[in-house]
Amino acid sequence: MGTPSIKEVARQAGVSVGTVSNFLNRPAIVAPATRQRVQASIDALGFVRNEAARHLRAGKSRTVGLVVLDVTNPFFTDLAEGAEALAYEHDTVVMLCNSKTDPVREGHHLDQLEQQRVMGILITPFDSTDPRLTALVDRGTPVVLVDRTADRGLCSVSVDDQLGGRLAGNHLIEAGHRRIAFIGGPFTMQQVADRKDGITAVVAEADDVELQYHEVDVMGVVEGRAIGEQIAALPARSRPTAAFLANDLLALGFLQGMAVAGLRVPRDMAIVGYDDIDFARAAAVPLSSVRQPAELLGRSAMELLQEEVESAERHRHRQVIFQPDLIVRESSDFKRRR
Amino acid sequence: MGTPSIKEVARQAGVSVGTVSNFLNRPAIVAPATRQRVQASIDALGFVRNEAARHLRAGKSRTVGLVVLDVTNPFFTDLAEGAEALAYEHDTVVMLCNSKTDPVREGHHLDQLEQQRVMGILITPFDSTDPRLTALVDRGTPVVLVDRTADRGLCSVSVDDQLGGRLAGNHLIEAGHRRIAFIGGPFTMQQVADRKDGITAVVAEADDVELQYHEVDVMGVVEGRAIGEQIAALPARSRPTAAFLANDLLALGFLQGMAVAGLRVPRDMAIVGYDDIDFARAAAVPLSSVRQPAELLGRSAMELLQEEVESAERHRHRQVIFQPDLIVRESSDFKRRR
DNA sequence: CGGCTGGATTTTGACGATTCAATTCCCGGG
DNA sequence: CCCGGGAATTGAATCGTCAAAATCCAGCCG
Repeated sequence: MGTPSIKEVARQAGVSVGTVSNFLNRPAIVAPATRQRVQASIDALGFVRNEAARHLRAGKSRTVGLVVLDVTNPFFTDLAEGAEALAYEHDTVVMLCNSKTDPVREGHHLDQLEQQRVMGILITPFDSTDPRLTALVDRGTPVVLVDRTADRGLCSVSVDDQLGGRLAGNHLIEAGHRRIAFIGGPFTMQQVADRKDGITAVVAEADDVELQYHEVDVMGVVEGRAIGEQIAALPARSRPTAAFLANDLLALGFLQGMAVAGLRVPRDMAIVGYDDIDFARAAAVPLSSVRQPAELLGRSAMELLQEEVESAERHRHRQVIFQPDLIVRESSDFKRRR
Repeated sequence: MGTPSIKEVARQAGVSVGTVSNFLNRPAIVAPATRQRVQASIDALGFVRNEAARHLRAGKSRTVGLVVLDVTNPFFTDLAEGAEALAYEHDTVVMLCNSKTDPVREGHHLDQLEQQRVMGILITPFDSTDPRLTALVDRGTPVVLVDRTADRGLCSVSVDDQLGGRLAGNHLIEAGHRRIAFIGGPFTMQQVADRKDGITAVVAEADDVELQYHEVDVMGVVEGRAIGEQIAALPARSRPTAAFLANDLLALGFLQGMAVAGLRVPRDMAIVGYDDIDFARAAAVPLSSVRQPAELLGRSAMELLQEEVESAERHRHRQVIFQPDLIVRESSDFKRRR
């Protein structure tokens, strides 16, 4: 009835279960004739290995949990792509979980993953100081923070977000902008805060530049558009001439808001986004953006995890930090006269 | 060292493993005093249930696989949302897999899910006639097709795509368009083919209307923009005045292409998309779109699966079909004089 | 011809949670 | 004082796979 087990395969083939197990795991030590019989029996019965039993027996799982803040954001799917590629090479499976920037959902996913005794968890946490995370690690599930720098005893893979903010800020200041908006949120998220700090720092170093902050709850297209329309409605005298947005979805929405309000980009409003997702290049006005190596991030995170799992005891936690690049496109390519 | 098992909890609490198991599964039959001791022991040791062992013993899993064509498409994440919501009520977990419209990846995911003996699989298949799928079912894994109508012995949840095509077609014809483009692909995908057939049928019924077909490999923003620019470059005499695109990502890209080429929407080009994702409403020119009840689709699919799993033998496969709605917004709101 | 070697195969417990039949315990009725 | 009976608890068997240890056997050498 149910899927046949190794036992039935053995009976069919007239061998013991041990031989079938050997066939599956160490085919070299099984005599060719036997090998054939076992293979035939497997085919005939449609045998499929039971991962749960393997897992129980082996004491370790072959799946890795990946918890991201927003699956609809291409940045995260690119990241997942990279993680999955490496996982594939190590014959492991990635379980993709979407926390939707909600700590409750995140917690639920972590619980489930722990019950499944996943081999490890890669996560872009809502709050990296969450005691849950360390508790998880204490109980034996390796965790690697992604897109977030770990302070204490954890591995992490991240991008220098402060630098990203500085790059964007410098670029806009050099282009002559004197009133700039920073848009993102929630500001409690470390990534966002760092980008904000970065641009804040360079603005402080420059003379006579004003920086406005606008906080949003969720960084999506819809929110970007709303805040765009809101800013466009300001009188030209007080309206910023440039905006730096903490991710590209937000920036794309913002761009749409400008179009609706009839403001020209980049002449009336320069825009710089973050992540450099594919859509950014394809936007109505190609979007300048701070590029993060999303796929590489995912790949490296998985690498650290594999390393941690394999070397076990003598593993030392590492914090890998990549450098972002500013990609200048049409949306900010306009020299403003002072 | 490793996570403690039920056995250690039992020893700590001075009871047998049976009692701990009872505590976990039927707390009512455990004496209050014992209950407290067990709880204390669990807390002290940080015990976490081992899902693999439960699964092995119970013979059935508590996770469901959901394989979609494109996780970055909000239509599919909304769908996943619906499926997950119902799964949550049934205390099951959803494993989200992205096939990226690639049969090889799809196959790999199916293999993994089968090895995990998932309780069932919800899938938007690349090709619904794939013998893999029926083989899976024969070997005992229930499968529900999503966004695709099953012909043979399978449950499915879908939307009447022909009707969707007709709605879009009628709307454009009534608005006075006489040269219309249908854009989507690959045409071998049933959903796309049905939408195409729908609009083809109403065009055939109307007098004097020309329908052009444009096929794309992948339905994403980038592709939409490319084909938009290509069509915009046609001489006005032969250029279509309206386009119906087989999904909203394509339509959003197409819209961008129009903006780049300087064509006005809807005056020079009316656009109707498909899926009615959130971005559609928020686009620079709010997008008309054929709405599919994505979340409901996911929810219903999960419902059918749960039903199939529970009733087992006496289950009859069902094909649920929803009706799409045309949502008219600015992108097609323009009466063309004959 | 006996002992030995090494390759091929089988046997035998685990792994952790669950279930169910069996056992213990305790109280009240006869 | 004994026994029935219900509540609480126990212990063993089980799920499918794997690896270590044990067994088997053919062939070879002395």
